[in-house]
Amino acid sequence: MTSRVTPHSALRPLEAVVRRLTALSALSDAERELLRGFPIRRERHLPGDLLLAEGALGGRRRFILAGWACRQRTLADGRRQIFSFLLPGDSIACVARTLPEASAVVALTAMETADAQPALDAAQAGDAPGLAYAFRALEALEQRLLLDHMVRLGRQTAYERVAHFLLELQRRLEIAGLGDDQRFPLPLTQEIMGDALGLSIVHVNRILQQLRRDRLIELRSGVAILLEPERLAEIAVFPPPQLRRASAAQSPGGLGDPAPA
Amino acid sequence: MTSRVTPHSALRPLEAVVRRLTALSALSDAERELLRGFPIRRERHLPGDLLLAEGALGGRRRFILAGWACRQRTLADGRRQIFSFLLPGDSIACVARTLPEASAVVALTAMETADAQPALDAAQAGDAPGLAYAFRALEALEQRLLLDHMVRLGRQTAYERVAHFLLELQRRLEIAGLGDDQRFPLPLTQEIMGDALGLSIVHVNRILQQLRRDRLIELRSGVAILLEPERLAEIAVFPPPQLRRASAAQSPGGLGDPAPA
DNA sequence: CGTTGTGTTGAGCCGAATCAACCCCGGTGG
DNA sequence: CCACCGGGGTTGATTCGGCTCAACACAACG
Repeated sequence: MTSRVTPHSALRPLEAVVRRLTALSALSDAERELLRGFPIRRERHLPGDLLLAEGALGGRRRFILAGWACRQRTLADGRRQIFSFLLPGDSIACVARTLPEASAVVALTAMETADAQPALDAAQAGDAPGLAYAFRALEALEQRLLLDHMVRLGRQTAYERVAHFLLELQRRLEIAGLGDDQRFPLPLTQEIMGDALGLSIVHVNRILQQLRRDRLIELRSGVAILLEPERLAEIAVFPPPQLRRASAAQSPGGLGDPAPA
Repeated sequence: MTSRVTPHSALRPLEAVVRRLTALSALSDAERELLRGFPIRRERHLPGDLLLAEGALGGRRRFILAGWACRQRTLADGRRQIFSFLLPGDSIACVARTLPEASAVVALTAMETADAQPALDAAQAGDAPGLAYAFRALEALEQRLLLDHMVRLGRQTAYERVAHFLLELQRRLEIAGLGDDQRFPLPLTQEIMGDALGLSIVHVNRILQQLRRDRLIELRSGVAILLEPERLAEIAVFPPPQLRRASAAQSPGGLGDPAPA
C-alpha cells in the first residue's frame, strides 16, 4: 500500500532501524550485522490497530519497520491528544517496563513491526556497547521530542506549531531514510494533525492553506515538500531538536546506503 | 520562610523522599533505614537558582528535601514553557545520563536538596530491590505527569486546566507529607502558573477568581484549599493520575525485566 | 450510483490575549 | 515617619486567534 513511503522495507526490513541507531551512536560493523541477524518475527498491522493499550503492563518492545503510529490518550468526552508520532525506525514501549502505560499506541497507517527484544537483550548483556548507548539515546530523544511538542502546545501560535511540526517530521524521516532534505511522506489527515497540535480540523486546514499561499510548503497526495526550510525554521522560533549525535563524523553521506560493511 | 510548607525538613530531612518512595514501592524497613543513613550532602538554593542547565551533560542527581523547582524551557523571544513542577520528595535529573538535558531546572522558592547518588548506586547494585523498583516507578510517574500536562495544554479549556492542575498538586503534596486532602502550600505566582498552563497572567487571575466565586477553591497567602475536590475532579474531565502503587499486586520478585515471552 | 471520509470555504461567535490602569503590600532609605 | 519603589495581584476595555456551525467539493469505494 505504501511502497513509496517505505521503499526498502521489503528487501532490507531493518534498514530504518539501523539508520536511526547509527545516527545516534557509533555502531561497529559487527553490531550492525548483529542487529540485522536477529530473528525479528515480523508483524503487520492495519490503520486503527491498537498496538499498546493505555494501562497495559509490560508491553512488548517492537521496532517499526514501516508505517506510522502515534501515542495518544482519549478523554471520556471524545477529545483526543496525540503525544507523538512513531515512524519507521522508532521503537514502541521501550520506556515503562513493569508499570502501566500512560498512553495508548495506535497504528495510523498500515504498518510492519519487528520484535526488538533480542537487540535489547544483547545491549543489556553488555555485548554491544554501541547498541546500548543508542537505545539510551533513543529514549532521551523521545523525551526531548515530547518536550518540544509541549512547547508547541503551550507557547506557540498555530502557524508556528505547524511549521515546527513539519520541520521535525522532515528531519526525523530523513534520518530514517525516507525523504530528503525537503520532501517526505505525510500520511496524516488534518484531523490527526489537529489532535496532535491542539487545533481544530478547520484551523489546521486554514494554516496549511496559508503556508501554501506563502510558498513555504506544498502538499500533494501524501507527500509534503518544504520549499524553504530555513524560513520555516525562523517561523518555528525555537530550533528543532538535535536528532543526531553531535560528533564530527557521521554516517557516510548519501541517502542511499550507509554502512558498506 | 516556609516552615509551614516544609515542616519536617529540619528534623527528618529525607521524610518527603521516604514518603514518596514508599507510596510507589513496598520498601523494607531495612531499605528505609538504608535510605536515611546515606551521606546526603545537603545544599541550599535560592529562588531563581539554576539547578540544571539545558544542554548540560550528566547532571548530578539530587533529591528535593524542601522547596519547589520546575523544569522549563525559554524561547529566544522570552516566551517560557514550564514542563513540570518538582516538589519535596522528587528527584532531579534522573532520566538522561550521558545525554544533553532537554530542559533546564530552576528553583522557584528557597530550596534544600540532597545527593541522591548513594541511593541510586545501592539500587543499581541490586542491594535494594524495593528501592530499585521505586526509582523506576518514579521515572514512569514523571512521564505520566508530563503526558497529563500535555493533555491539559492541548485539549482543555483554561478552567479545566487549572482545576486539573490544582488537583494534581494536592495529590502529590499529600503523598509527600505536605498538606492534607484539600489544603496544601502553593508558593507559585500567577505568572508561573500561566507559563505552566499556557495561559496569560491575566487569564490565570480571572480563572482563579471564577473558581473562587464558584466556591470551589480558596487561596490565601500561599495556601490553597480545595473546597470540593470531587467537583473539581468532574470539571477536570480526565482523572488525575494514579500516584500510588495499586496496593494489591505489584512485582515482589520480578524486579528485573519481565521479559514477556 | 449512493456513501463515506477527507478537504475546503464562509459566517459568526467566543475564549483568551493584549493593553492599560490601579491597588496592595512589604521593603528600604531619606 | 513617610516617601518611594517594585512585585504581585486585580479589573476593565478591546482585539484577535481559533472554534463552531454549516455547506459544499471531491475522490475512493462499495
